[in-house]
Amino acid sequence: MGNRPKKNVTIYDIAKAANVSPATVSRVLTGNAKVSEEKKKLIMEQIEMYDFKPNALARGLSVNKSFTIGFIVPDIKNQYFSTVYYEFEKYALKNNYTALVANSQSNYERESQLLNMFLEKRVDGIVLMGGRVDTNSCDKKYYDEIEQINKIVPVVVTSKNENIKVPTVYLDEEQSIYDLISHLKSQNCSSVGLLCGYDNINVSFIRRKQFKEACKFYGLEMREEWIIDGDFSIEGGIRAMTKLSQCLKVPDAVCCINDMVAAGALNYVHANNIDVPGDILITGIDGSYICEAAYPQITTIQVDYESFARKVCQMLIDSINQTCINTEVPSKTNVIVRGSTRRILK
Amino acid sequence: MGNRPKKNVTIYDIAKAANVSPATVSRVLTGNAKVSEEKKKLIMEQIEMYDFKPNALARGLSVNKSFTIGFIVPDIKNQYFSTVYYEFEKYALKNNYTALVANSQSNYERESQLLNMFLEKRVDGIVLMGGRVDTNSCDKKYYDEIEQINKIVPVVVTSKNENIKVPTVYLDEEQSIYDLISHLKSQNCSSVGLLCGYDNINVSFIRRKQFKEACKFYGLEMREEWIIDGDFSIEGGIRAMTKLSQCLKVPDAVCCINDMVAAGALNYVHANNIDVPGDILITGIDGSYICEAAYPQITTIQVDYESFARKVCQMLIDSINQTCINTEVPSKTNVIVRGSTRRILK
DNA sequence: CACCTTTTAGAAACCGATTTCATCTTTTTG
DNA sequence: CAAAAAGATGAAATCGGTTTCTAAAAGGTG
Repeated sequence: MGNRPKKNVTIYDIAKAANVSPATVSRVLTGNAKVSEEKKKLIMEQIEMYDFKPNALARGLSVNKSFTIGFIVPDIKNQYFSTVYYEFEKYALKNNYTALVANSQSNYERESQLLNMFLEKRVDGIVLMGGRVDTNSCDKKYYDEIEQINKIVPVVVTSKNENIKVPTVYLDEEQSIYDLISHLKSQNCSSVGLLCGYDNINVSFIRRKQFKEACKFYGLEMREEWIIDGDFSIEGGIRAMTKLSQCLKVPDAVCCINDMVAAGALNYVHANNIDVPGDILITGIDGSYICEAAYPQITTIQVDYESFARKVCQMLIDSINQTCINTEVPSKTNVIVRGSTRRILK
Repeated sequence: MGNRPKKNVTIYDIAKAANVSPATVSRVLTGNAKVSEEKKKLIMEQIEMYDFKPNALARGLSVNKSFTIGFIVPDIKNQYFSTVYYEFEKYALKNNYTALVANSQSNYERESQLLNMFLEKRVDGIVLMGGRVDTNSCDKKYYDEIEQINKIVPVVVTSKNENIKVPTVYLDEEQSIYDLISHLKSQNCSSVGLLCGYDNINVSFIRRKQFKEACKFYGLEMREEWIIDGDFSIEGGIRAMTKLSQCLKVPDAVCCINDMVAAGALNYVHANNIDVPGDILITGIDGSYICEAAYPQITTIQVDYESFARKVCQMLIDSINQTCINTEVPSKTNVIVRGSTRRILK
């Protein structure tokens, strides 16, 4: 404790020890130029001997590249974001990138602060999930900031937002939502409520629209009063379900904006002795552990995290390497049917 | 797209524009030396004008400090780890640190690879959760590596492991485990099974020992055959519970090594029409969302994530600043009683 | 064997900050 | 009012890599 070596081994030390110039050591390190086998062997030996680790700060300064990506999520505790990051990191590491992860807590000022830190740290690219990206009602300056930053360093956002013109990878759940409604119909369901996030959150807005259309398409009733705003938490699900249950007529299925809300709805249902799936069907979106932990297990729209995250990473790397072609890539989902909507034995 | 400016604004540009030397600009940036108000104002204006962001790579190279922390977890999808990181990051940011997050997938070679990347990136400190830190049966070279790295850059690990002599912050659940068993007894429970992780995982080993002692203390039966190995997943919980149910006599309470396993146990129980808490009591550990999503909700040992993560961060920063005093700090937990063990109305 | 090409490797400049050292001014003090 | 102390600032070295430029050595060709 308290007596770590102050001096690191440098390329100069290795050069001296191997009796060559620093340039030659560098050539061995980068592999960017030919070095005779003889000297290469000598150098490698010394690198081994000294357990030399090239200083990435110096390298980064020199080549103007940090092999670091900034990754902003609203809240890494939310399994949706942690899973995307998990898969993203796998793919990024294969391409030699490490990621700085930061939680914006959906706070725009904090997001700005984090983006600035990332710029100072000279990240090679930035992934921005949630926060202002996911909102269509925040001050225009916040959208501008992202476009401005994208002019300096590649940015990829993960939500479709017409206000922000930067490369985007987004979840396309339309087909799944139709499939889900169709499935509910097959379970003798005739009316559907929606426990939704706020209207100004893009993902809520889009899903709400698609749910409405799907219900119309399959002829299921969906009243406006059954569409309840809320947040994305278990608590929010309980509150929303409480509100829904105060309607004169109650729908016989409830689609939730994510799995947490669905879990909250189930909480309410259990507390009030309502039978699922007997009295009411409940569905979530995301495909998180919660679905399997709940009882009955929750029917959900499963995100293909591996594929989604890979697309994000690939788009960012392409953008870094200036080989980016598409700027808006969808990622598909699929329905997983579980106990919360399984009424009819097949 | 494809035409980002190649040249960044540097301290030299600012110096030229403000008609001062780069040294003076630097003095303004760092605040390490007096600069006349007049020049300071001029410089600030130019910094504003150019939207100048100092290059952290250059600064890091110069002062030999990156203000970056490496954070290794086995799996950020696991809510225990993501919550610790979430709280850690809050605290780290206040101290101007950003964190590189990486998933080791509990793979030692990958862990080594990540540690090496961190060393190359000249992180100021490393937090190591899980993986080899949590295992007491892996090759000695893996423990040595951590001690070796701790000689180069401060490391904090989050699991008590006698094989590794580096600063440690760990969960001290002993009191909570006694409280939990006492609570079970109060619910007319007389025998306890344990769905545990493998014996070579420290956290399993310690908890198992403490559960045994607590049961002995309170006079609850705990047979060896009721202690079932497994992993830390829902699937693992189902498997373990299946195995437990094959015993001739079955305990009337089951304590699980974490909430996920408890959720798995509940899964089994539901599938087999066993009543919780009527026929059997089930408990978890961690205090994750899962507890509230499950039905009945799971009684658990709640980790105080904020306090735990703060201790980790503080210890690391102290270690970086050479002001580290303690090298082994416990963090308390407490029991939260929910439906899965509430038999008796109070 | 002389001439040209290719290969290999070192010297030195560069990336963009910080910091030491020296210089010049200004202020304090005896 | 001169000498000493304090304050502000610039020049230049430094951190540790990469890369360009150049020169020497090796190899190929007529």
